[in-house]
Amino acid sequence: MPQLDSGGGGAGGGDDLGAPDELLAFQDEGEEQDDKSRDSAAGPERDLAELKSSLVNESEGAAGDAGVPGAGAGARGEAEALGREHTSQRLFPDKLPESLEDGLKAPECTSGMYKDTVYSAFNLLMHYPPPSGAGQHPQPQPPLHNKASQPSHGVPQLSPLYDHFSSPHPTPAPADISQKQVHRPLQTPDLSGFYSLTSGSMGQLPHTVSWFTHPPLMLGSGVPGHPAAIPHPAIVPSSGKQELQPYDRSLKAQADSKAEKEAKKPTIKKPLNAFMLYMKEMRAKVIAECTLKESAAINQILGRRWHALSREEQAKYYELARKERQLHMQLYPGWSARDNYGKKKRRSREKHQESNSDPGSPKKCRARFGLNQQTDWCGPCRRKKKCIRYLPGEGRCPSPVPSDDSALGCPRSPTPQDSPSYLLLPHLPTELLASPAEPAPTSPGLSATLSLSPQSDQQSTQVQQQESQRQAS
DNA sequence: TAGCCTTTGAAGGGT
DNA sequence: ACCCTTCAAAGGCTA
Repeated sequence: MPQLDSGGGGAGGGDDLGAPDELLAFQDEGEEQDDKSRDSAAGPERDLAELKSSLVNESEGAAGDAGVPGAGAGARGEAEALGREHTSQRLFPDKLPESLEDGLKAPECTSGMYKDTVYSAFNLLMHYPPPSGAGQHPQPQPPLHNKASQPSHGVPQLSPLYDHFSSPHPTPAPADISQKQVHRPLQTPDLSGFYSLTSGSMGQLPHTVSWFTHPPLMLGSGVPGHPAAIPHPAIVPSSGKQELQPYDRSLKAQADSKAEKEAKKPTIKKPLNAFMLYMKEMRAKVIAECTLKESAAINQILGRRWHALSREEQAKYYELARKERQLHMQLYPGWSARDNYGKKKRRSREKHQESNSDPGSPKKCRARFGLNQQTDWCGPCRRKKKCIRYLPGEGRCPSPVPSDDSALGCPRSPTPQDSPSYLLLPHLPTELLASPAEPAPTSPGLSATLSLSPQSDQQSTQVQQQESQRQAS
């Protein structure tokens, strides 16, 4: 994997370890269980630590070989590095191993993650044999699985495109996309073989899969009319809709004025973060379960369930999101999320001002309760960022909470009383908003029992009772 | 038809 | 270092 953010100054430094918040969450929760189950050597924390460690090693190992794009390491060197990684991490077995079938059949070990979701689709796609030549469209073959690439701890294996970047058969880099990018040192592997997939099957793939499997804009070797010249799903016309971007249209744009070029410049979307990936995967399930269609309501439910996920399950999405970010950085080295600023209309000025005067900001909360501005957490939610326990309109901050994590319920299982968002959507039934899982797990095993499936009425009642007790205390 | 709603996370600018 | 803002997806709703 080419190093994207090494000391060379690439954007997103430290990405291999996840975002600060991500780390923060893990550290926080790790502390919770450290006190309670420090003796338990085989807890989720350990798994997570191994996961993170493996991620670091994985990225660092690749970094050492690949170097920073445009910082000395040539494309060939990168390809070699990628090839080495490819060799070490992935092969193309000749037949479908049992593990794949097992993985597709065993829900308990996938929690639905690999089964009919992003990851399974990744697997299905990535295990197609690599194309034998540019523009060639091999016949679809049974998905292949590589046991060696399947981490023992259930960590999602490398994404298909991520793997493809490890392909020893790189093709010329994609044509310039953002138009402001001057060079593109990174070589992108030929993905044209994936176009053997039917449009129908592609259409069923989640966003991640589809944009992982879609080559970037003009990836088809820059050949006009190349069958693989399908735009990256992260690239959408400035209109906002994801449409095909014909190559000749791009050529024509070169002749246009700068202003017109700017207007027609496709929008490269942000890579999805872990929660977005989770939402994308689970939205349909929630809609089916709750017969809801309103996205705002669904997102509330998904937000609760996200917090109810075990760290292991969340880690899968974090890992997937990390891969997305890395891939995005490789595809669009000069892109910045800032590029899309202003393309969505800004919120109303009033809301902006209300936000600025929000007395629930961590700094203000800490000041109010005499907490240490540097080390103390803000309120029960223990977030260093925005204080989510602040109740709009009531002008009150949350009560300071002792360092004892047992007193914490937020945000894992917030209640209607402490959830501002709930106040905004009071019509949502509590059982839909309530996390399927329970308060901060007291043992590693408990967290492993967290499920995405809707809890029974009895479970829901128990959760509510527990939360009531917690509030009373 | 554009924007809002709602969620979490990432990123970058500002302090 | 921390805070704030914006955007990413989704689809119903509203002006």
